[in-house]
Amino acid sequence: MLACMSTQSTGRGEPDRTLRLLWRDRLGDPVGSRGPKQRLNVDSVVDAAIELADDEGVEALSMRRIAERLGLKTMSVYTYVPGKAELIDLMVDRVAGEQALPELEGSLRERLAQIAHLAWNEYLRHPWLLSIDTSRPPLGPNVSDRWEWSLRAIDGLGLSDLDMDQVVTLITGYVSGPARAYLDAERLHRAVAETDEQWWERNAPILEEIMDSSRYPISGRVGTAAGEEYGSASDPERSFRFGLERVIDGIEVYVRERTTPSAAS
Amino acid sequence: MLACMSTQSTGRGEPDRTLRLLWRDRLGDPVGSRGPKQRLNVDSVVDAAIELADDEGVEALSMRRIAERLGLKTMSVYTYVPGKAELIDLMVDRVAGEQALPELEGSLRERLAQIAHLAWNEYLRHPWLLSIDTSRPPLGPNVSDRWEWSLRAIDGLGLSDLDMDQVVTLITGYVSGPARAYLDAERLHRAVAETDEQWWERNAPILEEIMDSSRYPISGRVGTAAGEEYGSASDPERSFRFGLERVIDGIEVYVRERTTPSAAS
DNA sequence: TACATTCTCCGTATGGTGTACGGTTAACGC
DNA sequence: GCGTTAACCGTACACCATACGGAGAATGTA
Repeated sequence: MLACMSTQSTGRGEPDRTLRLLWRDRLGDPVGSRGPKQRLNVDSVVDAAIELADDEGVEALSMRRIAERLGLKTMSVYTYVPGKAELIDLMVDRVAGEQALPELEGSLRERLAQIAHLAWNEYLRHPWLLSIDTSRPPLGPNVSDRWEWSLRAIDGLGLSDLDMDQVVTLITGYVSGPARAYLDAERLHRAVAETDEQWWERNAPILEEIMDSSRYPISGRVGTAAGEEYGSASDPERSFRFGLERVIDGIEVYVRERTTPSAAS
Repeated sequence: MLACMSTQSTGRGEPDRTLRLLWRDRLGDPVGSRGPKQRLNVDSVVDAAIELADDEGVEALSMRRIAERLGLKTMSVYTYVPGKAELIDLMVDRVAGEQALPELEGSLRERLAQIAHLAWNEYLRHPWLLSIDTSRPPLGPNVSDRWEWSLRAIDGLGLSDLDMDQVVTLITGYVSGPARAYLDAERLHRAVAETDEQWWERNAPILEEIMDSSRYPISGRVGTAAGEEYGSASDPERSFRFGLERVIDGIEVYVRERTTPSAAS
């Protein structure tokens, strides 16, 4: 039976192989040194997968293609990794460790901004992160380290444990929105050429019929502005920073409320 | 050649068939009444697909299974819809129209909360929305109506067009985070039974070795709190509301700064 | 009424996917 | 040297989206 496994729990035999793999540096591989040695190692497999996803997009990420890159045949990949879902977990944890976690210093605002910028950079480097199912992030060392580091940034402010969790989720979750926008704009820019012109030529009549400005007065106005801004190679990173300021403002308001119990709205 | 199309542009022949389909109610189908009538219609196909995704998850969503539900053979589905990517666009726009857009009234805070709650409800009803690639949302009537409605909620506040776009993106983007958390907790709850106990039994030794509280002091504390809160059937909707208040606070701060040009931090 | 046209439905086929299973062979422990 | 073990991989299976072309129904036209 070929079960349709969604993201987890492939490690049927041994107690969770995925966890063991994620923490393979800390826990040594329980390598029974009996048979022939592996030519490669888990890291090279993960690296190849990341490179492939970076180069050709997440839709090109297949076990066959990964094997190709490694000079292996498809099924050999499975001697390194239990399956594709687990491999993706490893990829996510791996890229989470690419950037060193800087010392947390400065104001709360600056520390929160550091958290956001780390995530921002990660999305720009590895756009496929936006296209994979990130429910249930893998509990690997890098993801865990970063979570701890993020929590440390807001520790000791008088927030409850649950609030702290919420705040970090909020700030990291925020980033994906503008990151998507940024990458979309970039992709658009690359794909433009004349294909774009043709697209508009074909669709202009339909769009005009549909988007009569009586139905969408504000969208029309805003869309035009956004199009000009993003289209003409402006700085979409500015948008990221804008939203970030809003989010941080909101958090600061909350922290202040908690700290100075004067006016409870 | 089987091109690997990502989400768009399948409408090769006619000027964008996807748009025509999305707006099929407004623009009448250009139905050449020559051959036999279609037994079904586009809406029933979209409905079947949504039901399937609701019932069995996004991984079960295949053209074959959809055809099955409709009493058709696989390839007949393609007479209604150009391909799977386009069908998903139609699904997204369809569920965007399920909830009537309420009158926008009350304070800015209340209006922003309305926007967020609309998205929140949608995610809870259709969890698969969190698992599909939502870069480039389809420009269908319901998505467009809702965008316009959202912009209207913050129009006339003195924000620039770009800022308005940002604010709506921010508030709707925020929701996906807690929605994911909510649905994860729910799924966990359902899958618990005794499988959970076994999972812990198997993994406890590994987890203990890894998660020694010296390395993750804060995560340990916070994780426990979150686990107790979510695990013991508390109200995760509260978390959603918490973050929402923060985001709205941040937006209010910004609006106030713009409106009363006194202290520019 | 007859014919040509057109469009639905679908059988078949192609090239992709993840991965189960079993075989071959290389490397080690005894 | 021999038995055990594990890496590598050939083959096969179930499933996927979808291109292509044929059968037959419904219509417009002659």
